[in-house]
Amino acid sequence: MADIKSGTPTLYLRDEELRKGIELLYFAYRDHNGVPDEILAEYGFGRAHHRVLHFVARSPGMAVSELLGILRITKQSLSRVLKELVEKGYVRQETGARDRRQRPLYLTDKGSELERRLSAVQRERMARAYREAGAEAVAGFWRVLFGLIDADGRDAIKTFIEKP
Amino acid sequence: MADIKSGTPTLYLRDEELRKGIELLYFAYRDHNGVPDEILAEYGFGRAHHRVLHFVARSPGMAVSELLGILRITKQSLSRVLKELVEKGYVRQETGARDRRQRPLYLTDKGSELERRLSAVQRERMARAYREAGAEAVAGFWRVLFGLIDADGRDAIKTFIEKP
DNA sequence: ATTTTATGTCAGCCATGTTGACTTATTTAT
DNA sequence: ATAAATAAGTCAACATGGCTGACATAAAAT
Repeated sequence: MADIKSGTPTLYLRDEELRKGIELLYFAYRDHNGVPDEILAEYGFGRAHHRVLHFVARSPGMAVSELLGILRITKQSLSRVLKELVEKGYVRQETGARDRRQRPLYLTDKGSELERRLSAVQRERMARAYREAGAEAVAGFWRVLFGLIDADGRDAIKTFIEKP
Repeated sequence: MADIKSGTPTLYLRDEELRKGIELLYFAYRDHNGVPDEILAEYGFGRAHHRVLHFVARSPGMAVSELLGILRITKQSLSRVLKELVEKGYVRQETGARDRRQRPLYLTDKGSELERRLSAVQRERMARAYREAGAEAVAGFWRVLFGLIDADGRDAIKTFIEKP
């Protein structure tokens, strides 16, 4: 490698560092979702159901259109999982107070219970990772993740995630 | 919230911090793969093809079983995408020198070109995030991601990612 | 000579994304 | 008051990429 002679191995190191981030992100994301996926399967649900449970738990009463905006999927995709969650009694839809076209979403008790169960395993894993890495590392973790998000994605989430 | 009076808002803060990590991970992972997904679609490929291209580029000559071990999918799932990549001339399979049952995998020139195109957009995004966050943040990013990986997953990847 | 291993293949199922077309109820604008 | 825009839902069809189960072939290991 030319770096050995040039004495400026910046490019090589840089590429290694970038590759490392890319691969760690892949493996971490996969394992982060592994146990939840197994739990969801018990209920006949998938990751898409988990996302709905998560964001509805987080912002009770959110409109369907808001959820669509956050998840960035089509309403047909959302409709399928939302329908299942409502029919099976995990999510409840009301009629909007101000705007009666809207259908504010809420978790039922059953929904809250499942959401907590799912989020518990993810929070435990995240907590373990935080603990092992230390507070300073956690701040860096947030900063880099934030930097990976699209500019318009940052806008969309800034209502509930302040810039790290 | 009891925290206001107790003066030890650790639990509340902790939950917020965990949630923040979980959500940032979701958004970052999604956007990290957004542009590559569009490029792959031009070729009639998907994310699974990208993963194969990535790891074969990274470890040329790897056996199919090694790839299966890294990706943790079934051979039937891998077979489908691998077959397409071979048929369309992006991946080449040889016969193992020591063990002739093995089919060492290599990218063709065409495969390398596509892999570079895909990895370029991810590296650029990652580089931007690194730059915005700073070197210290990057180290923390790695440490937390590593901590999110399963114990046996850490074993499996330690051949090519040293513990951050 | 038998068993194990590496790889490949067929067939079918499931989850979850997509596009396109269309309906209904309600609100907003003219 | 009427027309247009918006929020939500629905039907149909298609693609990707996981999965299981069963089976085949060639080569290596015992």
